[in-house]
Amino acid sequence: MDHIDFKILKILQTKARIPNVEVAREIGMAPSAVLERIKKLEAQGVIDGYEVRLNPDQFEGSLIAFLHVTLTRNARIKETAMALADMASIQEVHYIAGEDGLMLKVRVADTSALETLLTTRINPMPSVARTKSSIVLSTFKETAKIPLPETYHTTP
Amino acid sequence: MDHIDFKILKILQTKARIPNVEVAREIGMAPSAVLERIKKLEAQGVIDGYEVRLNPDQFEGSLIAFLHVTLTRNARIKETAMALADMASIQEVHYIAGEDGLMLKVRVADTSALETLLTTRINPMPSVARTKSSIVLSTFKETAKIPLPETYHTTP
DNA sequence: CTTTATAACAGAATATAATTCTGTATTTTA
DNA sequence: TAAAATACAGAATTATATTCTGTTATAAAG
Repeated sequence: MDHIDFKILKILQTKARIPNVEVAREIGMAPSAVLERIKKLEAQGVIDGYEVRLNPDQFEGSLIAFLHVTLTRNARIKETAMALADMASIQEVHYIAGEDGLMLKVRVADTSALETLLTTRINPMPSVARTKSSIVLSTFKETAKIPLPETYHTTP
Repeated sequence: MDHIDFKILKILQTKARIPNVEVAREIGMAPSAVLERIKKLEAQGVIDGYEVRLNPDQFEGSLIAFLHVTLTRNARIKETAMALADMASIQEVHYIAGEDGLMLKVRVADTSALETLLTTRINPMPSVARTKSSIVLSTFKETAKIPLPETYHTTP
């Protein structure tokens, strides 16, 4: 990773589907060289993949909720987290410091679907003590973009 | 949106950079026809865009935290939310039901960076009464994929 | 310091894919 | 039922991705 890779990543983060040739033009290098670098970044795992961003409004999945899951004292954290991660409507599963709890981000059709998810799948889990739901009324920003600094500098 | 579009979206959601020709092969249609549909989905806003997924571990942004921001009684919600949305390290801004509060997802280098963000930028905002931070220790799942049903059926 | 190995790059050649275009069939609308 | 709009295939064209080769720069070894 040097400052050229960094430039490439910044460009890709803006418009992921831009052709290589175009990236090459933007940074003033040959397409073959840029390709080599991108392949390398993929191989190194710096680039994890590419995603389509779909518009949630167009699908039955417009209700977002954050669930704070309190675990029982003897909970099997990892197993529980992985079981939750398997559920399609759960987009994120994080283990939170200081509260023996998990934070979930879920995306479902409506409150009724949320109820079903909670009562039939989450609450019955043995490691789950209780859940607290925060339902999202409106979303002002939602991106997965990793905030990249202006310029590149190595991290020792 | 019909069941063919739906198939296309499902394919793209798995591997966003798959060539059109390949999508066409998978669903047994001519590349030109598939392209036509994809362009239409983009124009309709069903497809919002494409993103690179970078590996957070490789950057200074590996600390995730969820911040619950309680707003003052006379808070200017929209303005505050938009001001927060402008900050690069804040990835998500949601307005939450029932608590006069915002839920933020932030991604910063470390706890010190989080402290700076809180004390210099968020807490000083006039509409912010207080914040409660949940620091993420480990992440088991993190995707922006919208959960699509197995098969397509119109939503009346 | 010099030699040797390694990595990065450009530029051409080739393979593959995107895009455009045209004609036809099918569906919608009036 | 006629007219218009849409969806599609298949060919033609344009553009891009990928591979290959030779060169230069960079790093490692002696």
